[in-house]
Amino acid sequence: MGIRVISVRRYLARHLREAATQLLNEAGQGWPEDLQIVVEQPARLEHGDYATNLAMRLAPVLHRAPVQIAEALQPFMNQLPLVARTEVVRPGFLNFFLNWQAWTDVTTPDPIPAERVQTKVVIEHTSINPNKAAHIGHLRNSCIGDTLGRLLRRAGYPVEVHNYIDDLGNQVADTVVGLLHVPVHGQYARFGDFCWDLYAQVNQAYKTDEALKARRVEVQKALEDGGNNVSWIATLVADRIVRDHLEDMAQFGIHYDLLVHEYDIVHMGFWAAAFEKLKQSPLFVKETEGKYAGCWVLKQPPAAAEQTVLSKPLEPLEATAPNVSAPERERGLATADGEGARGACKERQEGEPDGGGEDSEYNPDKVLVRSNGVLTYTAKDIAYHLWKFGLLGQDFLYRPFEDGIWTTAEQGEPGSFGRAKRVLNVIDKRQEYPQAMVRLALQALGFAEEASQLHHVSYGVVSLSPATAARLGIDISEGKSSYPMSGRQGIGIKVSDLLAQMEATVEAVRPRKEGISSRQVAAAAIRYFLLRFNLLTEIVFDFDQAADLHGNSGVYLMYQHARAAKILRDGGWAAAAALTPTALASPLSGDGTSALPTPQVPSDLLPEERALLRHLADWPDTLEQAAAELNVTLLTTYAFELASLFSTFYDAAPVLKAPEPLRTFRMWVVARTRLTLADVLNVLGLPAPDQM
RNA sequence: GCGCCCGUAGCUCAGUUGGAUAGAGCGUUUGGCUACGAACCAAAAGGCCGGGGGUUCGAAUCCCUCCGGGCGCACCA
Repeated sequence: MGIRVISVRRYLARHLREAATQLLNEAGQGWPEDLQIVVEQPARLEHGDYATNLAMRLAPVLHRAPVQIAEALQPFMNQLPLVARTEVVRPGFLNFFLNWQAWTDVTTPDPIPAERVQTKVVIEHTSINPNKAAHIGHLRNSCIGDTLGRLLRRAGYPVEVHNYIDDLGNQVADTVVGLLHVPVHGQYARFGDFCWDLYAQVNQAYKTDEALKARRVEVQKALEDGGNNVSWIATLVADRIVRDHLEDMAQFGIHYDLLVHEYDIVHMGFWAAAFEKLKQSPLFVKETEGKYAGCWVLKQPPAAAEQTVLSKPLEPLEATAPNVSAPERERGLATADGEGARGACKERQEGEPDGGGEDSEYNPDKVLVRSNGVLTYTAKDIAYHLWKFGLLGQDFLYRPFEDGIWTTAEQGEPGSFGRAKRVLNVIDKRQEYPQAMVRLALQALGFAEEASQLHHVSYGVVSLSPATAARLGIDISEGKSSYPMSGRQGIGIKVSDLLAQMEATVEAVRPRKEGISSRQVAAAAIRYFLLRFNLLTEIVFDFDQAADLHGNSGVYLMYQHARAAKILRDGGWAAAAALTPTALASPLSGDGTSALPTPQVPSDLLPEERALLRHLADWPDTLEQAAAELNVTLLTTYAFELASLFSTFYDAAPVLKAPEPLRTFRMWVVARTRLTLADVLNVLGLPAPDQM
């Protein structure tokens, strides 16, 4: 019935393995350790729908020419129903041309691996300090996190999304200080906008007002203690601002399952429990001398322990690489007579003379409890992560917050949050070190498996282009290529402002006013823009660039979807236009399928038709790869390519006016494209409008 | 100083488990709507993939080195 999807790459790889195994056996050889089968779509259409370099990889093992090996593989592959023919090309490529009729007839979908369904993934993202309005840097975090959540859910994992509310942090304290002591006048649409200015002014005032700085310390202490006027003000501020943040994010289709409040981590005794556990570890000690005298500190492990963790087998996810590692320390010692880090040099002079292997002039150890007894952020984060993995032996209480979101609470009901098998933390790359320390704490406690399942999803910050910075009134006479945003200086583009500006832009340029609103279009354009870049790429945000709604943009993707939907409606395939992507997603959901007539694939496909079919066929593999690598760019690239190929197809191949059976075939292609595009848009968190 | 990330078209970026002639968008030039939705398509111009070595059948991709950027090296988060 032709609506089911299978992974063609995996299908071909499986059969290639069988064929290659046979060749190896005939030569009296086993499967080489490091040999992986790679099946990919060649860049050029002439090179086939899929191709493999397997013959070239086998050549040194079999001691035969690659072309010969490829030719030996051919008979095996030619028998496959999905393969129309194969070709062997010069260096030793084996190219596959698919039998598209067979592909459209596929009815056996790949099942979701059972083990996956039991792998609960907790994703933490957003986690904005609740003391002022959100800016576009925060929005990038949320878009990435939300997309990863959608991606993993689509791939079959149970996903729970957390937003960590740092309601005891210094930034909240600063906003409270401002509320109490720094007058700000003006009209503001929202509390967060008011606090945006307030926070900047407080930080300005700190520079000259010693009394205010002293007050800051008092407020911080009051928050830590809780149960007083100041701490209640902080609670109210955080709560109000969180609502602003959630309102902002909701406009971009971003949602959460649970808000975790730092206040609750502290006040429900999570740290006390974590502290007891940590004390069992020799890496967690109270320093009696040196720079950290009086502090409880998490020490760097000996090199050996780290090795075992680093050599964890096939983890496709992000490399585990704490930037302060044992090899680095050794290198540091080797050049120890050099300058070294400032404070650390002094430290070393009075360091332990025995060189017990643990002393390090860099002192990469992490303070968890300050000498004054106050916890660091990382300490609370460690407790939180023990809880995330269900390792703490304690749980929060919960109550509904709003719109289906729950929050931790001192008084509430028990819940079933947490207990994750895998944890993803979407946090910008400047925080690699503390993230590595959280993982180290898990290792130190003997939770090696959990440590390996804790992933810091690291991404680059968003800064402002000179033009955009200038528009905000920032002095750009320095001539830098980008200007960082700064909450303390009140420099940045607020999410709500950006959305409003973009909405005005859309309203001004859109040719029709049907279907989704300009605001939705604007939000989608922004979201796509923030997702297009590699995670590690630092985005230099330029308003004019982001506001370009042509070409590779979210608008283009939605437009192609609307265009496909229109053709289906006009062509009498309304049922196909109404199918939801779950028809592709779930092998069990059954049926949408009867809504699509069986196509008769022409023997003389147009290049534009074949290019489109080829790309459609690759969606299941792209999805799997994106999920395995947590690679969002793969999705945006796929989506744009799909939309682009469809547009080319549309231009080259008339659908409604085509004679039968060609018309039915092309309608089927349109239906399938629309469905796949809707699926991708859904994973990307963008609307899939029927008209716009 | 130590470490991590990055350097690809005029601009902004894809492509990096080594593969076939290095791609896209924007910008520039040219052409295409009495319409299956032009928020589109087609074509042209534009590249020693930062420089230099190395590894091999084959390098933007891996290794070494230099140059140039960003970030991190707190009893902040």
